Amino acid sequence: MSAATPPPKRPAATGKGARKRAELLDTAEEILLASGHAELSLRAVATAAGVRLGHLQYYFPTRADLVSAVLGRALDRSLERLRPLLAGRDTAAGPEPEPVVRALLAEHDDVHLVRLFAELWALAARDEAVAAAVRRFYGDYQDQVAAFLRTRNPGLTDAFCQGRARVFVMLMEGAALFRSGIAADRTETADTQLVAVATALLHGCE
Amino acid sequence: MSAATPPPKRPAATGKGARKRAELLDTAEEILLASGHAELSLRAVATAAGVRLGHLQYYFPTRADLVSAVLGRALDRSLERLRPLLAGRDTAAGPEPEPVVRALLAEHDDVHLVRLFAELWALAARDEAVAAAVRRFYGDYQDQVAAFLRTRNPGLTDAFCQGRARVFVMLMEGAALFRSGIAADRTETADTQLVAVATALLHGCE
DNA sequence: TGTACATCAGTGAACGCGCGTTCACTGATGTAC
DNA sequence: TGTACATCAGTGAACGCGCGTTCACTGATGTAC
Repeated sequence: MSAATPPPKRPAATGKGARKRAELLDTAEEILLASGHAELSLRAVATAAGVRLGHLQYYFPTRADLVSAVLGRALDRSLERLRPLLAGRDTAAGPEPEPVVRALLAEHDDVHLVRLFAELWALAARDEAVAAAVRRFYGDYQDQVAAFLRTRNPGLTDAFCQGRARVFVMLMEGAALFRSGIAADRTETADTQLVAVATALLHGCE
Repeated sequence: MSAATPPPKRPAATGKGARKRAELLDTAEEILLASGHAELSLRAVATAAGVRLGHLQYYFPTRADLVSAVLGRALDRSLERLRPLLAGRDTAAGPEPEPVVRALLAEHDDVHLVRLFAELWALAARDEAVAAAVRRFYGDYQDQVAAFLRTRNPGLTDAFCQGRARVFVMLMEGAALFRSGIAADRTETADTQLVAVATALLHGCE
């Protein structure tokens, strides 16, 4: 950590290097989703990406660098997808709760994404850096839901909106497990009730 | 798979062998909880349990045998703990919903147990045997909640009770993530609303 | 326009290590006669 | 009660393999003058 031995520069953030980096992350993400964290080896990623081991390590010097880059990018991307759904551009009072619920559930129709989150939860349970990123993600998600609630019900207190938003997010993340085949497969009857309950939560009436 | 080469007998189900087996499972479970599936090595378990590698393999010939035994036992044990909570022995109409909700949430106060479930979800996403065990567990859990609902509201249809029970279980499992520090830490305001929402679900009124 | 030099992009070989698995072995415990 | 034998419980050494990491190297690309 002395000034005499600065860490090596990361590859440039734009141009060819950035494209290759993103390409390698895509490959790593595929392998992580298909086989899990334990099977994600640098050699497997390099082979699948068609580069040599040494070259992969030019972009990601250690395995930890690669894994955290994959997870960080996935969380950022998820948040970017959630944001417009909850931002409220349909009407003056924001979009109707039920379409929002359906849109958020539709995000979880991608089984790969749910698997990645299951992987994230397991990792967060024992890696503080991953846990911090996960908590930041859900904190942001919850804030957006709380803002949605307050837009529709200006009379509600901040504390109420935050609490209600958290219960809503709990339900949506639990639903991911029970609609993706991990803990159960989707069923019509459960989905009907799920949408009803989640929509009621999003209406914000006490 | 020919009759001429039968698989070796499993160690006896009772007596000294069974006790040692349970002891080894305890050790393996501890390591799984503390370090995750990827770090669970036969050598680590043997060392922690104070036996030699070869002896651990006398009870669990392969790593897969050990892992599935640990997970299976944990699921069975959880189910045994849930059963009496929902069985309804307080009053003629069964226990009150709110104490049941609080008791079920209290099960999740054991961070280790939640970590084990996070591990289970991640494994289930890519191991069919684990997935089958997990789905069986949640199917049973859901059936018990549905039976609780029907006991209190004999007029409800089976389909409604199953759907409502599933939404309830979704919420409880989501809550596990958001009360254990994995996705978020418990907060007073969220807990208050969580209990209210879960209790309402358990009352079963449409 | 040419040249010298630094940085970027990518290669290839080697390292030591921990892993799951295999297997031949030994002593203790039960069981049949 | 004694003895022979099968099974149970536990040891110890070795195997081949894939892993993350290190490092010296090469050719391509940019940049300063």
